[in-house]
Amino acid sequence: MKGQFSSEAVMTKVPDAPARRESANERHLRIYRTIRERISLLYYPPHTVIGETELASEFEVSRTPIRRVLQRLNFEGLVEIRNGVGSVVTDIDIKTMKEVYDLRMYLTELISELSPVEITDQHIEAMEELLSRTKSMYDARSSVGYGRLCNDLHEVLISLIGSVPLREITDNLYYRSARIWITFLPNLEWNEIISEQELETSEMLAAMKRDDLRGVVQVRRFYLHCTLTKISDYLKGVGSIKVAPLHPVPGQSSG
Amino acid sequence: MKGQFSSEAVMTKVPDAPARRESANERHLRIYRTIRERISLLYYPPHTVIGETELASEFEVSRTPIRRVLQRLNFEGLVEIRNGVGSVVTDIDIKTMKEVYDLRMYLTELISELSPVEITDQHIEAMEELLSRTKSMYDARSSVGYGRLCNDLHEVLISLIGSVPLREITDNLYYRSARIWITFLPNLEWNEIISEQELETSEMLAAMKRDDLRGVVQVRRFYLHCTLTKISDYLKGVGSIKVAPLHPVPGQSSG
DNA sequence: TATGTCAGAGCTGTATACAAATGTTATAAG
DNA sequence: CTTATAACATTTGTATACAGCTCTGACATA
Repeated sequence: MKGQFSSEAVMTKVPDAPARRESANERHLRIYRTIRERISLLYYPPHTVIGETELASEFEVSRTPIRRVLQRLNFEGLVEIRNGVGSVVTDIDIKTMKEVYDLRMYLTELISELSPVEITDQHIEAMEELLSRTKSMYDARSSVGYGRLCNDLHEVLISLIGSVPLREITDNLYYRSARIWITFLPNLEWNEIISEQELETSEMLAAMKRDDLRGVVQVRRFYLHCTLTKISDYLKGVGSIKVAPLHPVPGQSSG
Repeated sequence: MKGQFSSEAVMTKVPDAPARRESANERHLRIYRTIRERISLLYYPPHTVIGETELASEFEVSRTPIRRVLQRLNFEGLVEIRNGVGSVVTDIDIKTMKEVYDLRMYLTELISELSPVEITDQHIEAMEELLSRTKSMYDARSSVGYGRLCNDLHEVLISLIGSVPLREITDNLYYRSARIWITFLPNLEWNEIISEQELETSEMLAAMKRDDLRGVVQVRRFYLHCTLTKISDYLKGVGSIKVAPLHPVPGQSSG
């Protein structure tokens, strides 16, 4: 029961193409998801310059399909393509971050009002696995592991969205803002973070077990609010964002 | 006071590039908006096959920048790119249409709650011009003219959205569903349509004059509801959508 | 030392040749 | 007449050469 909602994070190694010949769209999706995950997990932190040639050789394709991926990420606001320079991973200013979080909170409530979906045993099993992974994170202090956990929790949540446009928008807004949260991790109390994650997961699981989608999204909304508050409070106290790169980044032009 | 909110519709003629040398992004936006408008005004009705070579020669560029535009329209759900065939303008099934309209109604209300913007004289002047254009449409029974009117009204509305992500989403959802409404025009009473358009415009204008953004978006939401109801009622009575192509379409493979 | 200029490296943007995929149509067998 | 098949025309997907843009750093000059 691991496959359906786990993101198979790909950091340093390019994922293998499947045995069967991969179609153009499938390959596009595979590369796109890989790069997007790297951005969300801060393997490519904000301001990182990603070169087309570099990615092309890594994924063993020409620049053309890579450009398609980067242009998509550009349309979605995750990178900015600058002529003569490269694709720069975007940073989010405070104002935009607040806008995105507010929007996410409203849209989360819409999930149960607009497009209820039947909660299945698969959803519950996936959540139980997430809960156990969360509990194991008290010891394993891995920001990347925590980021994967958040991404996979998000995957379960959007699988509960029946409305296709609402699902796409929710997905997009998540990846637009997710890395900001991860950026703040080094400045916060680890056990407290994991404890809250465990609470959110277990409360969502409980709501799912009583077939209460409305409860699920209200839990989600509440913890979105908590996250936004944490970030705002921290910024009030410190004044500026301290970005701590978690990994050595190959090909990064400037820190 | 015509330039700011009017869309300078481009149907049969390619818009001239400006005298100053156009940057890559500017050219991309120009071509993208042109194609998007053609789709929204049914110059390219659903199921139309658009060829890359065709567009490339029309806009006097190579296939590469055209592909970028088509891929963006593909990400946004306006065309489906099929290998060996071409870019097919998408059709919207009833279920998706309802989902999009429901979402648009909720998001419209968010405009005043989430990101109020100051209403300026420019907005009011633009609305007054729209109102006079609307009144002149009782005689000029032009579906394309009416479509332009809707697009320009939408432009004014999104200029009232302060939150950038909310504005982008609202814009995207509008163009995702706008052509459906235009498709139904031939089956409805012209004077009634224009009359309602006049009402919506004048009510929005009145709300803007008393600096009542909340009123503006409530008017908008109400008429979105009316539109959805009209379409649903019509479909209940007829059973299937009758697509009446409004223009002879060059390069269309099948009717 | 400070500053303006210019050449060069390296990157993205564009055009184009070719590969792969698709739908059509002619053709032959039943 | 119907149907299966194969050749073909047309389209998108990919790779690549080249043009244009950006930044850097050496170097001349004040």
